[in-house]
Amino acid sequence: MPAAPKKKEGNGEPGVRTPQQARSRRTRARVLEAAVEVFEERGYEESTTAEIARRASVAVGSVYGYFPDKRAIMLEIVQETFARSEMEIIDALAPELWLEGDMRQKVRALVDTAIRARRLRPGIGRIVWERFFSDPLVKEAVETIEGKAVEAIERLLHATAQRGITNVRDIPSTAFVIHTSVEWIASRVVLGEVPGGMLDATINTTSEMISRLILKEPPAS
Amino acid sequence: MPAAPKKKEGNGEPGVRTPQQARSRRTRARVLEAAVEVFEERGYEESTTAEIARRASVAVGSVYGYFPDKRAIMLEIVQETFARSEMEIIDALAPELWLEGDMRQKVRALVDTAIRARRLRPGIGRIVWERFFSDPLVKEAVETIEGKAVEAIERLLHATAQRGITNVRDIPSTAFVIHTSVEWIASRVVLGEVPGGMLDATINTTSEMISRLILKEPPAS
Amino acid sequence: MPAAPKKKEGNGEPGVRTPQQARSRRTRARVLEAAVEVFEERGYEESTTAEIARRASVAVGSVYGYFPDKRAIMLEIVQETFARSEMEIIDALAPELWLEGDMRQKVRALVDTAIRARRLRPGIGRIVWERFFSDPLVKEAVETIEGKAVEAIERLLHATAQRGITNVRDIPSTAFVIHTSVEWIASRVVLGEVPGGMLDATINTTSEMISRLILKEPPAS
Amino acid sequence: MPAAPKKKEGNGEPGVRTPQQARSRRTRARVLEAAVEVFEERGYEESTTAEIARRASVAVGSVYGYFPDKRAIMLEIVQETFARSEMEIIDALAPELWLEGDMRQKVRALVDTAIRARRLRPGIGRIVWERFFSDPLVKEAVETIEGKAVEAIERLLHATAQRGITNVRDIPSTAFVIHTSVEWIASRVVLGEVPGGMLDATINTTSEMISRLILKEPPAS
DNA sequence: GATGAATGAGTCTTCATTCAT
DNA sequence: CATGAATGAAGACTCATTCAT
Repeated sequence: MPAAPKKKEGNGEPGVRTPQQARSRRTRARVLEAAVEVFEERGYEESTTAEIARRASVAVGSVYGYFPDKRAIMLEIVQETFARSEMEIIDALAPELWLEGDMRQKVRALVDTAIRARRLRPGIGRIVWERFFSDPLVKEAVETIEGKAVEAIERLLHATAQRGITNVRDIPSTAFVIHTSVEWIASRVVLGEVPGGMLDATINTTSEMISRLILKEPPAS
Repeated sequence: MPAAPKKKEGNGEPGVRTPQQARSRRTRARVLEAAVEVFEERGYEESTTAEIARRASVAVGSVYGYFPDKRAIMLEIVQETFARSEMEIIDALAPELWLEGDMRQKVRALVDTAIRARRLRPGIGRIVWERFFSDPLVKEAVETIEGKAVEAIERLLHATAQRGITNVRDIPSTAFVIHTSVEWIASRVVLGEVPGGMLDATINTTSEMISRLILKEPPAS
Repeated sequence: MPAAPKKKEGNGEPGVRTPQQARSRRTRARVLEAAVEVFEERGYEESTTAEIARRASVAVGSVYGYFPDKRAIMLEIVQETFARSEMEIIDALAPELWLEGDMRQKVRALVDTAIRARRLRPGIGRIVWERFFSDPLVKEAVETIEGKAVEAIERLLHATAQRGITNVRDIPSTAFVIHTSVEWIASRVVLGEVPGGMLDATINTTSEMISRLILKEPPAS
Repeated sequence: MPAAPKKKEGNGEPGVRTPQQARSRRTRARVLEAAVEVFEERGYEESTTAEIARRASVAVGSVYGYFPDKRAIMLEIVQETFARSEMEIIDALAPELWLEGDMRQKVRALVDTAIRARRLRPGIGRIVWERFFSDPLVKEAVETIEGKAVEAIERLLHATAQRGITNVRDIPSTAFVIHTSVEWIASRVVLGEVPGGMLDATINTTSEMISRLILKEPPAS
C-alpha cells in the first residue's frame, strides 16, 4: 500500500460533496461505472484511482470530490452489487409465491436464480470475498445484506410451515445453512471453471439437498 | 501494493537455499513460523517481509535465502495449513469407518471435525479466501487439495451405496455440493462471530441436511 | 545492482506525464538538468533516483511522473548529448563548405570540432561508452546517430570526389574508418588526461592521417 | 550496488592468501576461469560472486580467500586479457620483422591481428570499455598496457625511419593516433555487428590509412 | 583451508492522496 | 468546482561480504 497520507481531519468540514446538481450526479455515476469496469478487470488492489479517473474522463482530484477514498468507491460498488444479487433472491423468496405449485421446482428455480444473479459482475463478486475477511466495512455491509436474505428465508419457512408444506425443526439455523451453502456453491460455480456438464448436476443436487431438508414429505425414494 | 520488484531471472543459482544442514533447517522453520504469526495477525497484504524477518530474528536477506519471494512463503503456509485441515476431514471419511454404526451421528461428527479443523490457524484460513480468486497459484493449490477431499467423499458414497446404506443419484455432484457447503459453513462459522447458541444448531442442521441428502431411509418424520 | 523493481505493466495510463502545461514542462526540464548533473558527477550506476529528485527539488514520485524509469532518463540525456555532439560535426561536413579552400586546414578544423564537441558534457560521454555495450537501447541510439555522421562523411566524399578534390577507393568503409577513429581519439583525449603539449600534436597527426587518406595529391613530402 | 560492508582494515594482516601449494593454485585458476565465463556471459555488473563460485565448484567464502573482492577478480581478468591481446600486437611490431618486405602488406596483417586478437574474449573486451572510464584501476591498467603498445609502435617507427622506409613528423602522436584508431575500429568491428562484406573493406581502408600516414613514398595513385 | 548461512544497507518504484492554479 | 502536478511514505528484493562451524 502506498503513502497513505494522513487524512487531515477536523477544522471546517470540507467533507465529500453530496451531489445536488444534475451534472454532479452524472459525474459521480460516471466515476462509479468506470470503477466497476476497472475493478472487474483488475481486482481491487490492482486497480488505481488514476485509471478509474481516466476511464471516467475525470481528473483524479475530482474523484476525491465525490468519494473520500478508493475504499469508499469499492465499498459502494460492492454493496450495490451484492445487494442487487441478494435482492433478486429475496424477491424470489416472497412467501406468496410459494404457497402453491411444485416446491421442488421452485427450489430449483431459486438455486438457478442465485447462480444467475452472480453472473452479472463476477469480478465484483470476487472482490467481495477477497475483502470480506480483511475489510471490516465490507464484512459489515455484506453481513447486513446476507442477514436480509436469511430473514427472507426464515419468513418463507414460517409461512410454508404454517401451510404444512415444510417442516423444519430450527428455522434460523436452517435459513442460515441454506443461504450459506447456496451462496458459496453459486460463487464457486460462477467464479471457478465448472466442469462442463457438471453445472446442471450441481444445481439439481443442490436443489435436492434443500428440498429434502425443508419439505414435509419423504424424499422420492 | 508496494514496489513489487522484478524477479531478476537467470544468473544460475536461484538464491533459494535448499536446507540440508541442521542450522539451515532451523532457520527456514523459524522464518515459516514467524510468517505464520505475522500473516495471522495482519493478513497477507499488510504483512511485510521485514516484519517476518524481525520476528524470526533473522536478516531480510536470509528470508530470501529460503524463499524466492513473499508470495512463496504465503503459498507454502496456505498449502500446508489448508492441506492439514482437509487431511483431518479426509481421514474421517475413510469408508471402513462408515460401514456400521449410526450414520447421522457420524455425519455430525464429520461436520464437527470440519469446523474444528479450521480453528487452528483462522488467519491463514482468511488468507486462503482472500487470495483464492486473485492468485492463480493459491487457487490451484486449494483446488487440488479440495479435489482430494471431494474424491474421498465420492469413495465413501460408493462404498456405503454398495452396502445399501446410502442412496445417491449423482455421486460426483453430491460430493462437490456437500464439500462446498460444509467448507463455507465452517469457514464462516469460524471466521465470523457466530451468534452464541447458534453454533450447535448450525452443526445440527448442516448434519441433518447432509444426512437427508445421502441416506436411504426417509427422514425421521 | 539494487532491487531492480519490475515494471508493472498494463493498468492503462503509463504514469508518464506528457507535459503540456507550463509548470509541467519546467519540472521535466528541472529533472533532466538535475539528472545531467548527477550523472556527470557519479556515472550511471552510482547515481540514484533519490539524488536526482533531491537536486531537482522535486519528490521522487515526480521524477516517475515524467520518466518510466531511471534508464529512460539516462537514455534521453545520452541521446540528446550525443546527438548534439554529432550534429556539430555533421554541420561542419556539409559539402558546400568543402568545395573550395584549403582542404587540410578544413580537416584539421573538423578534428578540432570533434574534440571540442565532446567537451561539453564529458561525464555523459563517459556514460555513453559505459553503457554502449551493455544497454541495447543505448547502443541502438548511438549507432543511429553515428550512422548519420557516417552518411554525412560519405556525402562529402562523393561531392569532393566529383570535384576531383578527393580520391577514395571505397567510400563507405572510408567514412566508417574516419568516423570511428576520430570518435575514439576525441573521446580518449577529452576523457583521459592528455599529456600537456600532446594535444596539438594529436590533432595535427589525426588531421594528417585523414587528409592523406582522402586527398588526391600526394602528401607534401 | 549492494550492502558493501565495510572492509575491516588494519590489525593483523589476514590479507589474501597467496597460493603456494599446488591445490591452491589450481583452485585460484578455477575461480578465474569461472569468472571469465560468467563475465563473458553477463558482463560485470550482472555477474554475481555466488554464480562465479558455483561455476568454480567452490564456496563463496573460498573465492574471498583468493581475491579481496569481486572487482579484483575482474581487474585481474581484464588485465590479463587485454595484455594478451596487446602482446600479440606488440610481438608483431618487433622492428626486425619490418625491415624488409612489403610494408603495406605488413600493415594489413597487423590490423588483421588487432582484430583477431580481440575475438578471443569479446565479453571481457566489452567490460574493458564499460569499466574503463568509471573504474580508475581499470583505466590505469589498460593505459599501462596501451602505453607499451604505443611504445612498440614508436620503436618501430624509429627503426623504419632510420632505414628510410617511413617518414613521420611526430612519432609519439603518430603512434598514439594509430594505436587509438586501430583499437577502437577493432573493438567496434568485433563487438558490433559488422555489415557483412564490410569487414574486409574496413581492414583494407584502415591499413591504407596507416600506410599513407607513415610510408615515405607517395600513395599509389 | 573450506564451507555456505547469514547479514543488512541500499535501490528503485508505486500510488493514494493533496492542493495550487 | 475541476484539474492534474506534486508528494513521499512504504516495501520488496539484491548481493557483496563476513564469519561461525
